[in-house]
Amino acid sequence: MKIEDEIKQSAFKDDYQKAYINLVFTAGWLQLRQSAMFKEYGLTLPQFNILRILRGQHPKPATVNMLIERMLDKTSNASRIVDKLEIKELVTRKVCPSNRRAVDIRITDSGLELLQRIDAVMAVQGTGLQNLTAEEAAQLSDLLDKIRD
Amino acid sequence: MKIEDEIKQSAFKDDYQKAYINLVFTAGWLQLRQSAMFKEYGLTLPQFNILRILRGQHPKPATVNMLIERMLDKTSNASRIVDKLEIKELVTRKVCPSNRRAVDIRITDSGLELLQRIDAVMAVQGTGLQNLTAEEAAQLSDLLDKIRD
DNA sequence: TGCAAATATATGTACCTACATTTAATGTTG
DNA sequence: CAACATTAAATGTAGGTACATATATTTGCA
Repeated sequence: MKIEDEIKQSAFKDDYQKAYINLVFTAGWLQLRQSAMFKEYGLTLPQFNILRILRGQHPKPATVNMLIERMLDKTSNASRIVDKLEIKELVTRKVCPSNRRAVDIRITDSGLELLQRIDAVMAVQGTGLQNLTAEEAAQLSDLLDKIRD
Repeated sequence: MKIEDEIKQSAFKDDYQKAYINLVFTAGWLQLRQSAMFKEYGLTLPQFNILRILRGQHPKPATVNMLIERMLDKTSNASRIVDKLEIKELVTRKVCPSNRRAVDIRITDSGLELLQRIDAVMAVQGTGLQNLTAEEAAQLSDLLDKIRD
């Protein structure tokens, strides 16, 4: 569906405004579809993303700082998202022995199992960009990089 | 800055994953820049967007339903965002005479003035897509439409 | 060594999203 | 026309974002 119809607006000022609105709208659209996938496993999107970073480190620990660095949303509150994961026993938190200001965060076996189950669904559904060819995806990525130059 | 460096991740599985992450990241990046513009005027991004829809209708009223239809984020809570705008006296809310379930929402003179002041800043800063040519913006929009087909 | 600056995380607050539920008014239909 | 369904908005709740501030630890250096 064209973006004009999605937001019931017939005309845009120019191609820039149209692209901007389309970009924000499509990102939200993709994230909502992703979220729906995790919901049945009791995870939110940021929780899932943090779990994946932790799996990437496993069995080494991560710190809150490292999570923030790698998150898409730098200003989000990693500390409180880790809280939720800890309550669900998907991660552990322990004061770092070599630097008692920092906290070692590790994914638990239960967390690894959960990710594995979600992987299966992800493999089927993909990122949501299946309608593009690989070349188009690369082209899209280049355009986005250029925006932020 | 390339997306790899932005999130300190050196490799992506494929172009699809890279484009997905880039898309979500760039949309967030743009929205953060936009938000910074409104903040000094005491508005959030959703508040600003609703004000603009109301200006488009002015002097006719809008209803909550109409706002939701036109918002980028359909599941957001227009009713409570209007609350905030009403407190700041940027909009008025009045039971619709012809359908007492609905509410007529109108932008006030004060709201129109505020938007006008922000327009000036917007005109200078643009949408944040200035690094693209008009052709690239159009091309971006087409790729995004294709994702959601 | 002692004390200020820097660092790592946690917490407080305002606002937001997502989604379920409630309340009130209006339509519909037997 | 009375009961029930539908519609429009508001409200409740859990979780997130953005940003300021607090607390504890470590570092640097006079």
